[in-house]
Amino acid sequence: MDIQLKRGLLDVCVLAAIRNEDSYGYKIIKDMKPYLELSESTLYTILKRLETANMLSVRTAEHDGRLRKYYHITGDGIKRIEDFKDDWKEIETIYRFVTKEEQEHA
Amino acid sequence: MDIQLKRGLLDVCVLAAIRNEDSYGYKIIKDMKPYLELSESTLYTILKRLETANMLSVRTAEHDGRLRKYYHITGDGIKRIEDFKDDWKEIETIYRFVTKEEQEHA
DNA sequence: ATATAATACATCGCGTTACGATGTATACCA
DNA sequence: TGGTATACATCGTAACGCGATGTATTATAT
Repeated sequence: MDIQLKRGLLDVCVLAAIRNEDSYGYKIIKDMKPYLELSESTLYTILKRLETANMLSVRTAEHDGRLRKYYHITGDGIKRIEDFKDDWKEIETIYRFVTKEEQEHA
Repeated sequence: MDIQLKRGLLDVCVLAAIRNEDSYGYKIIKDMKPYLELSESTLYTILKRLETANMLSVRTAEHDGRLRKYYHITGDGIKRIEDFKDDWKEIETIYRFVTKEEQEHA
């Protein structure tokens, strides 16, 4: 997948990965893998950005004797996904523009 | 539209704007406007990038006493659009992942 | 027992990119 | 005379993905 295209999907995809239940870094990467692969450095950058933007909240909890940071989606995070749905309509129009073949002249 | 999303569509949209007939800067912006708005500084950056990547070729011609640069799509440019079509299948899968609602438990 | 892989989080630096600001020059219209 | 549209171009800035690298614990294989 083209890297610029990927950029537009990453944030929203991470939010989708924690939408139904709180999750943590390593699990998010594994859950997203079938859809979009991303490195750890990329994910942690994104998580920090989304936290700063109040699209998710963080809670640290112990698991098997070591700490994990669990991420929880907020109202703003949900809204981010809804905004993406609005963008989607425009994207589909653009897709049709890009892929439409030249029509025959008569 | 989210700016990151736009980034993934701009190049391919510019190529689509010159696909059926050669065009020039100002006209490309106007033709793209219904789909994706972009500034002149952005467009000329993109045109230069696509030229460097051999996705289009340039020809200067006089029009009403002043010079215009006409852009023509190349085989590599066509291929770029075809690659986008392939990416589209992945994008649709991601869209479904992002927008699917949590199913009821029982 | 010991090495390797998996889990888990984090930072730094680099290259790519969109875009506002700005500049130059001509044509057209009020 | 001045404003608007046409037409192309460059510079600086900020955002972002990601490879490289680091730290630390747990599980698995040799």
